[in-house]
Amino acid sequence: MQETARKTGSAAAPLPRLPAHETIYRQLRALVLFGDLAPGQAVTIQGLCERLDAGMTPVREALRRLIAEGALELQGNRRVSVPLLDAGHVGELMFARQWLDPHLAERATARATTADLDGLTAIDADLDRAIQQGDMRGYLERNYRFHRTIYDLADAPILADVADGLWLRFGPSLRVVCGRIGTLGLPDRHKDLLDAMRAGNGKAAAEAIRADVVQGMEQVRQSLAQSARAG
Amino acid sequence: MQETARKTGSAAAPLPRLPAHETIYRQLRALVLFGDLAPGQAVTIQGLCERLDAGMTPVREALRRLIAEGALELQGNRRVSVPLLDAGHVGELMFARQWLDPHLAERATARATTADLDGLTAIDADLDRAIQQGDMRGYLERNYRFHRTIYDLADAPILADVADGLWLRFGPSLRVVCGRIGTLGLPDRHKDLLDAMRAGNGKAAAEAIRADVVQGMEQVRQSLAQSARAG
DNA sequence: CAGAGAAAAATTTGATCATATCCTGATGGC
DNA sequence: GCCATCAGGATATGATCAAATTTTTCTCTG
Repeated sequence: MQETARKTGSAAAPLPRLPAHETIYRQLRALVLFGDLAPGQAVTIQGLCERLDAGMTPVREALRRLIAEGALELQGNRRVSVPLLDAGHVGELMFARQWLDPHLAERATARATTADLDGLTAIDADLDRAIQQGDMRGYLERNYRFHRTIYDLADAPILADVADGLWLRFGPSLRVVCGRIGTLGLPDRHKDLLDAMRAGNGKAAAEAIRADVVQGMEQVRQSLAQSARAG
Repeated sequence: MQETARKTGSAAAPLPRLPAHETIYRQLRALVLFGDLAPGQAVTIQGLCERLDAGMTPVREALRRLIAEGALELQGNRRVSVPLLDAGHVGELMFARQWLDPHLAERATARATTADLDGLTAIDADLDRAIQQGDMRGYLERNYRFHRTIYDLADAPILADVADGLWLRFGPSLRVVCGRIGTLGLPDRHKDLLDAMRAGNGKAAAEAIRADVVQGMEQVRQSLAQSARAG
């Protein structure tokens, strides 16, 4: 979370030496967040050891962490899998995000500097580029990063933690949605948000992000209903 | 989470054999939740191994889990400690609970059976008894159990998980509050809630629990301000 | 005799431990 | 005041043990 300044003369020495379980955690987290693991898929420790070329202990610890965050599920028999969402779960997630994201956006609006806004604008531009190019992975990464940056700007660590944790729960399903509908036809509601933030209008920012959240979650819900009908 | 039915003739064989990391986790969780670990206190792996008479590996895994849930904090230098809350954190927690708890109470009201209500009433009676007897630990346990039971009744696993996780964050501080003001002088707002639930009035239940949450969190906030002035 | 079903062996996977290695912060000499 | 050394503690490995699943085999019936 925090970078401790190092006395090494070089401008940026951001990785003094990261523990293995931490790097494994980040890799695994990305795997979940960007849909490299499908909903319902089984996950074995030893499989991950091979896939990530790591020892058992760090992998086990990273898994515990993800399980605690709800990103993975421990199904009675000690086996681990990617959770399958049902309509109720999506409803809960939509409800939670409809409340958290606008609040955080409002706080972020009050605190963001011009540099912060430039950063967000740049991420959004990258996001648009990814959409144009049909780069789904790029889209998912930028979209997450965009929202995550807002969480960080809100200066509310606990709420940001909670909001961030929700992404891990619908990440796998979000990927399925995108696989279905492609990257095109995703209306970009981020522009409204950026306008509101630049204007310092917290309420408008909150409303803009609420619309974005509802639209995204609604798509997940529909995709889910479609899967249920098919399977 | 789920009980697998065993074929052993006996009525209840609920613990076929729980993994060590799981039992350790529960013990540690209780330690945090009920204030056996003070805010700011350092926690060492080897110390816990001795205290709980366990091996390092299960303790490490339990710690990772608690850290992921925000119950403990990993301070850059690989050391682990109980987080110290500031006013901003308490504000976040109050904000989150003011939104989550009422919603869950409303859902619980719609779903609770007569037996469920009897169970809640019994817990509340135990709680009153603990207050009368000045049994702080008993009070904290029953209070948690009361709210937790409502979360479970709401049939909203994700939101319940989030709400439950918040308790781990203010557990240590709550204990400090009680140590300061004693168990007496704690107005019991649970009666209003139970009345509303029995009447099937979800909105009233939500309002009753909101009052309870605000009162509790406000006490934590004041206690914290007092500590800051003193220390 | 063929096939369904159950017992049992085998394999896969998870859990734990003891131990070795590496960091971090502190102590003491220069 | 600075660098070397040291102790306490965290991290990671590999081996070992236990549980669960899968596969195999055997038996009993139609």
